[in-house]
Amino acid sequence: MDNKKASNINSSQDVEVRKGPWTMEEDLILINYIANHGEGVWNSLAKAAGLKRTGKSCRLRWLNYLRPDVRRGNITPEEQLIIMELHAKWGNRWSKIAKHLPGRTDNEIKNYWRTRIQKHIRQADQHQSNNMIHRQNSEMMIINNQASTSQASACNTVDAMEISNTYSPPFISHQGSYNIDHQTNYPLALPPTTTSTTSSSNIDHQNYNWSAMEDLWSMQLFNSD
DNA sequence: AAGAGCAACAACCGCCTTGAT
DNA sequence: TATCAAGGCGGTTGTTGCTCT
Repeated sequence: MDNKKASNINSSQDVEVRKGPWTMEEDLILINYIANHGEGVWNSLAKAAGLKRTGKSCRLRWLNYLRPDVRRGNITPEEQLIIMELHAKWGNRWSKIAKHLPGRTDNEIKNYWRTRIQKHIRQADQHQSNNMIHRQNSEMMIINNQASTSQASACNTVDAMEISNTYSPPFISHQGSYNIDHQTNYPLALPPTTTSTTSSSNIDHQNYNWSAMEDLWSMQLFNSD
């Protein structure tokens, strides 16, 4: 295994290797070379094209950015549904998921998941734990009030821990509907919201099919560890 | 107007797998 | 069968641009 590592490193250290963002010139060289010679062995391609990049770097740049069929722009709600469904099914198998989204790359999907969706899962967890604390405090107050006012017998005392165990999953209320963020009027902990004015969010909340999301999000949140 | 904070995304790194010899 | 080179994959980091104060 160490040999393999060494071989990879050596193959990229034979020549001076450039790192960091690709320049337009480098992009053009790579595009022109592949247009004329096709994709091939990436290390030799990098050398033959005169690029001071590793083969891996060239491959990544081509696959994730320069390839003509790479689809740019925001992830659509439909694509989002597919991502969540497949992630619930396969986990972090980004390349496998990407195969079901033509024009999208594994890197793009991975980034999308980590920056948008995972954030909402964390918020959901936070929301859940905050509510648990709030509920436990409330219940303890009730218990204390009951104890002090009516000297209730031990058998009538509600166990706060037992209450906490019956708590609903994130964003689902006890009636089975969504908990609503009263600032935005949209379900809590669901896909990217436009609470910030960030222009990159493409979700149309008015037309979004929230009911279709319920099953997928339930799957996601309960299937993931 | 400036800078701090944050989100999004491009690119790199290390490990694993695969195919050739 | 063992070894090596290259590709593939997932995790992580660095950069950039936008928003807010």
